[in-house]
Amino acid sequence: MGGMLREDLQALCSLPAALEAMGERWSFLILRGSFNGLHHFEEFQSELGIARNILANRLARLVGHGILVRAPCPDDRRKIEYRLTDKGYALLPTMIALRQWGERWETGVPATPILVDVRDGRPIRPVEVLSHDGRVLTKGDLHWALPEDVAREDEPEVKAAE
Amino acid sequence: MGGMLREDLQALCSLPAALEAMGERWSFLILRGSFNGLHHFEEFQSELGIARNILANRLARLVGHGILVRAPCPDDRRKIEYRLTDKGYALLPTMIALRQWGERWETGVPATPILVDVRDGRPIRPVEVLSHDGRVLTKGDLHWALPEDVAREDEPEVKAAE
DNA sequence: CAATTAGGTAGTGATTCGCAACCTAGTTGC
DNA sequence: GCAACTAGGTTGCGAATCACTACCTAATTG
Repeated sequence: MGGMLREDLQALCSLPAALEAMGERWSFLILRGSFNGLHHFEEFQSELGIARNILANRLARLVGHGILVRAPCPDDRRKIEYRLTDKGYALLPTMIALRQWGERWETGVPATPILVDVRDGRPIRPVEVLSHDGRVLTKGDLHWALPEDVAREDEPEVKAAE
Repeated sequence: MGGMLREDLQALCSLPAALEAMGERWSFLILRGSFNGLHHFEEFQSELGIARNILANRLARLVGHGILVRAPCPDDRRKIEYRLTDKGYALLPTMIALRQWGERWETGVPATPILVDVRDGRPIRPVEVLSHDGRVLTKGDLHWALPEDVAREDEPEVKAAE
């Protein structure tokens, strides 16, 4: 692979855009809190031990990016509920992948509460990069291609995941 | 789900450990550079436009965490090569997942150089959380369990991905 | 109507960031 | 073999961000 695509890679990769939304220090931990059922300012604050102004700033930023929605509780109008949007839920694979990486390479052991499939109680699979037909792809199996060079799905094989 | 596991979740989740290694501002972009074939200080610097002292700090930190290795080039001993370790390569699913999320929810359109399987030239599948037998799991399908409650793999079903 | 609670804002010092300049070892030109 | 150049940093400085504490306001409870 030559350096021909270098600038296109730089310009058009969506990783910087993703990092603009999620790249700040507490963002992923707040997201984890949301996935774990935290909804209120004080819950996040006491759970994460984050400074209040930073928490307020992060929550506002996550709301601004459409990852959380901010809604006053109808029963107690002092309370504000922060809930994940679809866009926020869509970060689940990223978060699980990062968590699994930390398990494998940083803490070294599987974390004690194990994330399992609720349907059969068995641990989830490691998050991996898969080809269209489900083969596991590693770094050498990947390639950058321009749209016109991409093989179209002429044969109706397995199309994405349903 | 009660708040019973709350503290265990907090204490034992490996996400904070992962973020300690990768949570800083430029870390993911440096990683992307490494995956895209950058190896030298000046390459990263001119490609990412990062400040030199910050780049030096990030590279040293990534090396310290075992994500990159630092090795002097044998042919030109001014040059230092930064290469991904296995631990660094293992971040591929996380990075792809984050990039795909950015494509779907931030930039809105698929990035122009498309990441494809080199074997058949077809785009890769979206990174997803899968059950042990390959079903796609969303947020409601997941559950925290203690090790003793986790279903063992007594029946030899599909075990991980081959 | 006083006390409490939820969700913030304001002020202050310590870190970190980005930018530019400088430095050092190794390499190349001649 | 000495000047010029290059790779990979380090240093200093101002700006932005961080964590910590105190304070504030609206709603709720006693």
